[in-house]
Amino acid sequence: MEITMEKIVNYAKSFGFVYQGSEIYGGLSNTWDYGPLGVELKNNIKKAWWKKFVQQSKYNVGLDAAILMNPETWVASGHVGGFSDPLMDCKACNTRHRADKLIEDYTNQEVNPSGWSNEELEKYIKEHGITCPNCGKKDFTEIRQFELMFKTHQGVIENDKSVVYLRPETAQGIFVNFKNVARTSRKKIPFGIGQIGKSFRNEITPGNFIFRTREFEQMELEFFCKPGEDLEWYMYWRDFCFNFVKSLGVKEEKLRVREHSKEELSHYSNATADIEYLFPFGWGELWGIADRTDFDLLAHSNHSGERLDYLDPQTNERYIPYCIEPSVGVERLLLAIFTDSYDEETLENGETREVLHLHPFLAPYKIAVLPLVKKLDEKAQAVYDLISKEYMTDFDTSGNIGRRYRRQDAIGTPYCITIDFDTLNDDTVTVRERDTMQQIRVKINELHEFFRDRLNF
RNA sequence: GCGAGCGUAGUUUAAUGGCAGAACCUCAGCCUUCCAAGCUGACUGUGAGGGUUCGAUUCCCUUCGCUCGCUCCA
Repeated sequence: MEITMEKIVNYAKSFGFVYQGSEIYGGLSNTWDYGPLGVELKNNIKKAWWKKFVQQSKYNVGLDAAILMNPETWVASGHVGGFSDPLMDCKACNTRHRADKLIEDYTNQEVNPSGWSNEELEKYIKEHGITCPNCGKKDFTEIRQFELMFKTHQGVIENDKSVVYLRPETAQGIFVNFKNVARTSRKKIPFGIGQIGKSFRNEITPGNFIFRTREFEQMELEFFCKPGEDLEWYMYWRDFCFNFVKSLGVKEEKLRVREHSKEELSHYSNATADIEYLFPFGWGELWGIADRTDFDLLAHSNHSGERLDYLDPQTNERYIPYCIEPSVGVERLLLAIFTDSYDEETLENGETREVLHLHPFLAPYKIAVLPLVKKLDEKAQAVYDLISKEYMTDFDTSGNIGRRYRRQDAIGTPYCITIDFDTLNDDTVTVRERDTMQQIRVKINELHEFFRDRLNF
């Protein structure tokens, strides 16, 4: 059986996990809405992350910073000014090139055009007759600047002073709060600040369903440690993240860790690794773990004039902490988990069933309550009322029981409770397990105890 | 953004310059005492807008969306 992206997209849509955004208006490019099951799955993924990275971590605390930030933030981080590439298209062969790269390559790096205006770049290319490296012609469009941040205006008056940006990463909200959190949480180095939130990037080429979207949700930890101890912590969190993904049930053979080579490293990073998943379209980055050194705190310290260093209470040393950043996109993780969980099983009787082998903690519905026949609705309703206080529970009476089991298999529900005529006499129910298809008889008043450990994470 | 291809029900698909048909899914009813049974019925479609035409889902234009390639992903 081959799992294609097309199949995953259809599956996600037909069961109410992910719909195309604004569909009745013909859609809006690259936007996706999460349906009744999708929102549960997504929330559960975030819950799992928060549990392991914040709740159960002695090092880390949480934060929820604003999406809109003082524009100076983006000057300090380099997002304004530094990362908008001057691009021009070759009209002859329809390829796109960076104007500054063309000049660098043409002159064998002898001319450094960084900091040039577009006019200067264009003039140089024209005067020196630089040709398209792909087809050799000299038929370029004008330079167009691609703004990678979404821009809007704060307040009702639109002018240059009212411009604000939607954050392109959640990390900066953490860095600007470093002092606040360090003081109020009374944390000592090493400690981390975790955050889950939306970010926005005007990617030129989004795509592959929810893998790369312009609006996305990040789960980021910024972990601050002493310079010199950074590589140790980098490896610690890299392995921690990898084990976390595995613990969510993602198959190990579909996962790999790829360390970046020296040439590939960003200018501020000592070490970077990607945890990648083998999607139907190939290997894709799931999780980036980077040793960002003191780059961010130093940049904000310089730009804001605030001291963002740390006074070690034991040694009285003063230093700007180094930062390890594990950053993962919720939607990507969801896509990997969703794809990885999907299976078409052939049963002993030769029939096939579609089943999502989701980790019970991630499943949208934990339990489905199913009366064997409709006459048992009333008793089933009472069981539903009891269970749904604790867990997301589905209630289904339509069609025969086998059909309803299959429907729950297809959406990843780990347990079904069936109410039969014996239930009326002895208050026991059948609990049917998705993965094993085993049936266990359980007393109604022992159900909560029965599920407690099985549905935890 | 550029180039190429593609848009028929929720899904998979059939057909046509002249009534858009089916299967699965969904829903309702009957039946049904533990793994997609059966019967009856219902809902739902030519992405949107414009043009040509007596008549357009079909031909043309625009637009929106999807796929692939190029450039980008701090």
